[in-house]
Amino acid sequence: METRELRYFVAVAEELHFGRAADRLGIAQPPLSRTIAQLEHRLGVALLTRTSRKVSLTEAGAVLLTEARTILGAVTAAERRTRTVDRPSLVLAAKAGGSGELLAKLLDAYAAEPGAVAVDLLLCEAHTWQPLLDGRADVAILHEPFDSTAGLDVEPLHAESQYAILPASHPLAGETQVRMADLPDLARWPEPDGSYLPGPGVEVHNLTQLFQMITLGRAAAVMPEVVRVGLPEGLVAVPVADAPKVTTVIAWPPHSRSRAVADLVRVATGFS
Amino acid sequence: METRELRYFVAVAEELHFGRAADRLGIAQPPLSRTIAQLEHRLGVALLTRTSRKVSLTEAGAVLLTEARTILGAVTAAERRTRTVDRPSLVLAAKAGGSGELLAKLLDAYAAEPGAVAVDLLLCEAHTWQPLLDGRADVAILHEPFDSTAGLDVEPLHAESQYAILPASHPLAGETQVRMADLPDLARWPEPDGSYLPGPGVEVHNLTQLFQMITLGRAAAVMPEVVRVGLPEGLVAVPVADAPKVTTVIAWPPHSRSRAVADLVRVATGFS
DNA sequence: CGGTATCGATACCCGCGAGGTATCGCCGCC
DNA sequence: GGCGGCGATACCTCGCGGGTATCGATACCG
Repeated sequence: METRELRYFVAVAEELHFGRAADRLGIAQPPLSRTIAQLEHRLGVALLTRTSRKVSLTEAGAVLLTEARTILGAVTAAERRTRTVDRPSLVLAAKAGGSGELLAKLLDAYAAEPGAVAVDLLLCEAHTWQPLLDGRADVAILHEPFDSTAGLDVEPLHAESQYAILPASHPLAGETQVRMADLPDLARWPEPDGSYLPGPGVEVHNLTQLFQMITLGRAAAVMPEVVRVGLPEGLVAVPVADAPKVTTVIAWPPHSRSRAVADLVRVATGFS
Repeated sequence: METRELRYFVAVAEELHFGRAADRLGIAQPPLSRTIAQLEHRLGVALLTRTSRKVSLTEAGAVLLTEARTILGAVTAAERRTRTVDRPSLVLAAKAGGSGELLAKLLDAYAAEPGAVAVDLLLCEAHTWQPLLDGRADVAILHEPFDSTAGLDVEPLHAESQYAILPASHPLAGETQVRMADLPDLARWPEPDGSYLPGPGVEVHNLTQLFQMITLGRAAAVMPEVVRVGLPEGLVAVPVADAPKVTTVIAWPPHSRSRAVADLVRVATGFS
């Protein structure tokens, strides 16, 4: 199996559409069809069931999809690590705007370590765990249960309660605490592929948008304590009694054997 | 990076000789030289330093070598798992002739589990951890400190003392215990590449050979308790006071997310 | 029920690049 | 200084990856 074949397969498996996948890969559709067919032939199993109207994954296809994603992630990570061996550095992924203080403390403390390497920050709008899987980052600061930590090694750093973000004019804004069931429809965030799951609640894709929607009374949100500091005028945060606690964790790929990652994790867990 | 390039690079990095590597890959030497040069050019770093008399790894090359090995292992594992998704099975690597009883108990106990899958045994003469790295096996029974468990997830199962294997006629054969320093030169086993580290002591490559050498008074060995049961006539086992304990462990690749592996590990640790 | 649009498969062609052979240039060695 | 071993270079060939055109199947529509 060549990585080219895996890239092609992942594209088709994610798009479930040969035309769009070919488009995304920047090639024409026929060679893509042929490559997938060859791959299936060599593996001796069907990866996709196609009618002329619908493409779907077989069980084998689902297995190969997850395997292929980790392989391709390992490949890009290997390229980066090989390229930057002279000037070793660490890429840390974190949510833009979140946990600023924790991050500053962590970076300072790590920089003071003997043998510390340069830390590059990769700030993500969302889905902070993805760079870990596709090899663009070595470590990430994630927030359970929002971020998926499947297949990652994790150390908890900090746990905090969640708050409902409401317009100051909202009937519940004066309460000392509220329950999930009392809240209006929560805003929805995009999935990794950019689409939105169906459901009630407005669709937003960043904090500014979200706050505006809440101010306008069009949405509500439940978020960890940290966002309170940056809350714009006219919004209030009310503790939510029955929301799960949010745990800030430091996560890294399980096969990571880098000294720098180990140091950073040690420092992070040290002052939590 | 294509897996073909990685396979080629690993071959050269292991042989440190373009001719032999090309031979091993079943291609001619010039295309191999060219492919490596292209790879270096695309990565923007030198992977190998070559004089016309000697090839050696650069630092970047050493990094890529370990990365490439895990990637190629993941690829073969992915192929196997995809191919066998209909008839899920687990490949367990173990040392041939070692821990027979433990193995039998483990397999029986696991087979009784609900949702147990077929377990294929991969019996190795030595270097039982290699199939884990190259994707041929999902789990392995290893023996620390003999087997390398770097980069693997591990659960200890059982610890046992070591015994010196001596001919019955040896002066120390009657002692109740001996020390390492008292023993004659120990036999040497081959490295993964088939070569032998330099040093005193005869070279052997299996148990039969070893026992014969000991019987002939040409070698001694220090081995865990289990081998006592299969000891041929004329050899005795004497406890060694200062030999490190041997720990039998169950090991698996850290990125393994298979239900079957988790079940087997749980069963194994359960009755240890 | 025919017309049409959509989408994957097939047929066929082209050009690049992987792989082969021959040879060169360099270097350690007798 | 001649020789042998080894990686690099030059050059050719052919297979395969990628392109265009088209087919065949199917859902949708009037």
